[in-house]
Amino acid sequence: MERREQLVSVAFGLFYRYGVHAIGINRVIADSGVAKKTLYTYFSSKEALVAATVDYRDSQFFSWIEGRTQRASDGQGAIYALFDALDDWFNEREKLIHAFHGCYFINVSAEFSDLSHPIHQQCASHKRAMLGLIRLYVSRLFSDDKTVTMLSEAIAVLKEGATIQAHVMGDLKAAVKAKVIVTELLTTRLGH
Amino acid sequence: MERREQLVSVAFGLFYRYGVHAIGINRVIADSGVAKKTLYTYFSSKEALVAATVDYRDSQFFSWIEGRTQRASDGQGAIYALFDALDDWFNEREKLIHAFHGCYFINVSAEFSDLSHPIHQQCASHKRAMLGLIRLYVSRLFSDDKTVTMLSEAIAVLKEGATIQAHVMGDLKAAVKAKVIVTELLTTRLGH
DNA sequence: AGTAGTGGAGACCGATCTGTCTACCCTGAT
DNA sequence: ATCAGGGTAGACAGATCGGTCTCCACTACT
Repeated sequence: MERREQLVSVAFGLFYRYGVHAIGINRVIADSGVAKKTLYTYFSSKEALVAATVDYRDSQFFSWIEGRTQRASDGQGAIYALFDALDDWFNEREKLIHAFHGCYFINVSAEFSDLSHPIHQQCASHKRAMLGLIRLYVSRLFSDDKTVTMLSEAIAVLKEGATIQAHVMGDLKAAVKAKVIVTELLTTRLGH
Repeated sequence: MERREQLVSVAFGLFYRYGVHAIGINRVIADSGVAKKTLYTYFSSKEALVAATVDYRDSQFFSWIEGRTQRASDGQGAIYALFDALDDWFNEREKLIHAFHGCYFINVSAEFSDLSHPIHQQCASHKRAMLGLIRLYVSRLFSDDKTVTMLSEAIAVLKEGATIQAHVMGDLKAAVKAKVIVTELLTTRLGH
């Protein structure tokens, strides 16, 4: 594997599991079998490495969700597929994604709390991208723009809430419960 | 002020804003004007201090929410008051509670990711207590046990999701949006 | 007035932090 | 065979970490 990719992958695994500030650069290089000098040729600082792990997780997570949802035949199926994917993630039935330790972007945002911080902004961007994907599917079901916006945001909120419940309380059924609410929101509008 | 209380209050403020692992014990004592030895007479370790800040925030936050909700005349009003309180919190219109940097229990859970860790368990307990409070209000509206459980969990998920959206994306209207969904969930069942 | 106890200031310990730099090794091209 | 480039190992620097300990000033009680 490329050394840079190796570093980012290992660093992500450690930061995700233990937190960014709890993991030192020495641990990252020890676990990835790379010299410290090599790390600093690829990344100018630890923060640059953190930024790379956020990018890494962003594309990894987004393409995983995209893959799980886009084979659905219609918008409704795609939304349901999203929560099925979450359910597999929480219950660790998915090999394509790391073992569940909450949402990396939420975790990182907690450690870089200031919204204006570049790394926090990266996390916000990921969430905006996810909201965009959700909106794409919802717009296949409804034409009214306000309805699409409202439902997309509702689904996004339920996704975040379910992830938190799964992580903080260990509620492994959080995705299923959220899906029930989503179903209700969609069907009351589809059946009018 | 009591020295112990002073330490916990200052430590909470720092941990909440910057993260637990990003703040050293030296910063805590410098900001609270207390000698290091004094800190270690009250707390056996940094982790014990962290545990105390979680307890501190737990009672502070819970009693704040309780105060904001229990003056409502009925269960529905109490649920709405909850989201009004969240809205004030996100938009920093509430002096009783610290400036908004996300949910402390979510943030701390991210840094102590292992569910079995005592500090993570404290956070889970807080969330269970909040769920219990919500359930109390919902049970005043509905008698069917399954309905009460389902709605309580739905409201809790929406509360967590809104908090995340407010913190990660900076969506200051997250509480209002969540309240709209809660209203829909309640009224469709009340009006049948 | 003398004494006991509390807490502040901060030295100190060993470990670890981010980041730099030297010294060596190995490989591939000339 | 020689040399250059890129990588490794790891020493090193200066700061900070969590935690212990000493010294001293102040207060309160007898």
